[in-house]
Amino acid sequence: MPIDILEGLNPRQREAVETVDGPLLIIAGPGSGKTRVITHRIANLVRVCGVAPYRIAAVTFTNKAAREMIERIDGLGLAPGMTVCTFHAFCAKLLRQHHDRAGIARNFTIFDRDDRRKLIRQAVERCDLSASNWSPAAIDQDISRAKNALLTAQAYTEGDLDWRERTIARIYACYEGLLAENAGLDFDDLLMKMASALDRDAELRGELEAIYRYVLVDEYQDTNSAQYQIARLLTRDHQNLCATGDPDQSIYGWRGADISNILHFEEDYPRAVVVKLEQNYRSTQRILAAADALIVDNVQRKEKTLWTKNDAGPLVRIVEHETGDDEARTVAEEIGERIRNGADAADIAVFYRVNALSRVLEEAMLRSGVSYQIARGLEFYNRREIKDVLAYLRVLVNPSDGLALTRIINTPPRGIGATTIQRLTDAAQASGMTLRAAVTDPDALSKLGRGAAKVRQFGELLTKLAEVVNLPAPEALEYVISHSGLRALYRDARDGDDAPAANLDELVSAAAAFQADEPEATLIEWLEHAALIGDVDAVDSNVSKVTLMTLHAAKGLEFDAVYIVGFEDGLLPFRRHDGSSSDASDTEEERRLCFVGMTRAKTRLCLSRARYRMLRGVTQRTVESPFLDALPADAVDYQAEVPRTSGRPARRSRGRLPDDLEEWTIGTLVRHPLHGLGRVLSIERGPKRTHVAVEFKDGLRRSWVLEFADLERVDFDDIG
DNA sequence: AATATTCCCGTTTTT
DNA sequence: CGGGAATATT
Repeated sequence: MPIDILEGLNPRQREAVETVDGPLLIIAGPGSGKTRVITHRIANLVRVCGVAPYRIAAVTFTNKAAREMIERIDGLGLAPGMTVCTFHAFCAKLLRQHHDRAGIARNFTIFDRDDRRKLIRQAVERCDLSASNWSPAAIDQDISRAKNALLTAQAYTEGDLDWRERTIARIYACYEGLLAENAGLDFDDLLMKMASALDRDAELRGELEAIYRYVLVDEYQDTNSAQYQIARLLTRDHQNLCATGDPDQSIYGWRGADISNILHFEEDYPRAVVVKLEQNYRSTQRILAAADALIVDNVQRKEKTLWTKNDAGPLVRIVEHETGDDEARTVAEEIGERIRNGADAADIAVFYRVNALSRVLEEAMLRSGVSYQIARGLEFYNRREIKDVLAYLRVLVNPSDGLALTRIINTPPRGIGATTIQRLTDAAQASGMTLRAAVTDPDALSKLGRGAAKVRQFGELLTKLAEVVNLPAPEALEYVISHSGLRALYRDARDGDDAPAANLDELVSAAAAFQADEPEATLIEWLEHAALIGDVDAVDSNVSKVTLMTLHAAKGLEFDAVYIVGFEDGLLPFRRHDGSSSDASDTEEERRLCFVGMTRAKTRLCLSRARYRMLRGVTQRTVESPFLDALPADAVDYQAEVPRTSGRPARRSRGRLPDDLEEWTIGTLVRHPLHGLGRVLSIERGPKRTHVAVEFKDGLRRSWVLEFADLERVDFDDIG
């Protein structure tokens, strides 16, 4: 039973496992056995060094990562009692525990993105602005960015602001007020409030540091300022911070992650031991070569040389399709074929940059009879019926949660309309009480006119339901679902859709599973859990289905065969094509994202693109992703699919130098299907690729990698 | 007040 | 194309 902790580890890995005290940075390339190192290191702490499990906190970035780590630790037979969870869950737990010192309500509820946007909309209105000019979604981004950078509304206001930002500052302040009124915390608050509590309250900081003697932060390259501060403050005296990550896999810059946190680790922690894990146990040489060729173009990175003892493996395929439908169909059919030939569907995955691409793929999978699972979690917790139930519970647990209350006051319909709600809101505001209080307040009710009776009834319902707050989650849920009228509402199927009713049952089962895991958990803890659970949690690696997911969701996973679709300029290096310019570091992040996707593959990797892509309703001509140009010609196999949708002529196959290369010199006349006739300005043979620059007759200058360019040499007598 | 309809928005990635 | 909000209808 006791494992040999160092068995089967390479020297680097051993060093990481055996470095116990002091700051440690593990730079772990893809497939380098990071999880193994982490779990063995924990085993070493517990088994050899005798550290009590509850003194260890391992913080991850996603639920999926946390769950996997728990599984692996369990697999080593390590005692429970360790804290292994996401940053957000960790903070939520601590904030709940120390709510008084963090200056927040004990029974706060967590506001998701929709709640947040609704509240921002309210804030915009309170500032006498129009929501059409100040889109809640855009402001959401700004506020989120501010919070991730630990800028309070106050601090934000004091910055050097332009006109737009000054308005945002007002909205931000107002939004904060609304959150406080609702006793709600948004996702960013969980981190920000924790960071500031640690910063402000030395005693609290000391207590927590004394408990968590060994702190491990996974995916350190994805930490934002708040997370960085939390990690730093928690380990200030003992310095036992083990950070693991890979700068080349930093893909969350858009949400405040700061890659320099990992790049500057050694400056922040001068005593730090740095271990680089560079041997890859996952992928073939060719896959690694291709991924590496892509990532070396980045400037912001820590030099790292991936290598493997694995076979060369098959060439990385690059396939060009006519349309997105063709692409999806071909991928689905090919996967179907593979499965019929004995492959396990669980070993195959398809990645895409944006969720919008999942639909075509799903349809194609369905048509080809390939069973698949899709990591798109909000699915469940975003459903109306689920949100309705959760809103009831939120109101019961946190009577200040006015947002949840307005959601359910007339769900199911009980004759309370907009005017009544308006009057109720006014009455509540006038006497400074919460909506929940107003609903059962005689004075407030008296101001409601005909609606009063209905509201009173609703108030009585809430009072009755309130009994459940001390019950375990499954019972509380069951009671609320049946007595609120929600079950009846969703059972009496409108247009024969019985999914909502089934989902309600499933929610109860989910709660029961949670309760079984944590028998002591309270209702409020389950609510918290439900609020913090997301996407990827829906994927089950034990099930024999093809996995469809975004590139972001793919991090940390591995598959035998990987398909990445949509290698199109603007889509794979994603660029919002509405004005705002993309800077070099945006492109670097896109490159890392692509790197992450490619390095998920063990043996087979297929990258594809469609020449015509339909997105948000319109079909557009695409341009090949520049990322494809970066791939080494000797690891790659280019194929152009014959068009299947329309009679568009097939193009000559790509990825080959022209046969008459020696005829290509400066001044050579060429023809391009889009730009017409042009003249070669320069031509350069590189070690891997040949670059050619061309000036066209309208003065346009462009350059290509010759192998992949749609250029054709023209003789003088062809011109006619 | 409830339901039906149109319109208009945005539109990356996730806790 | 699809969801949510504003608007029209019963």
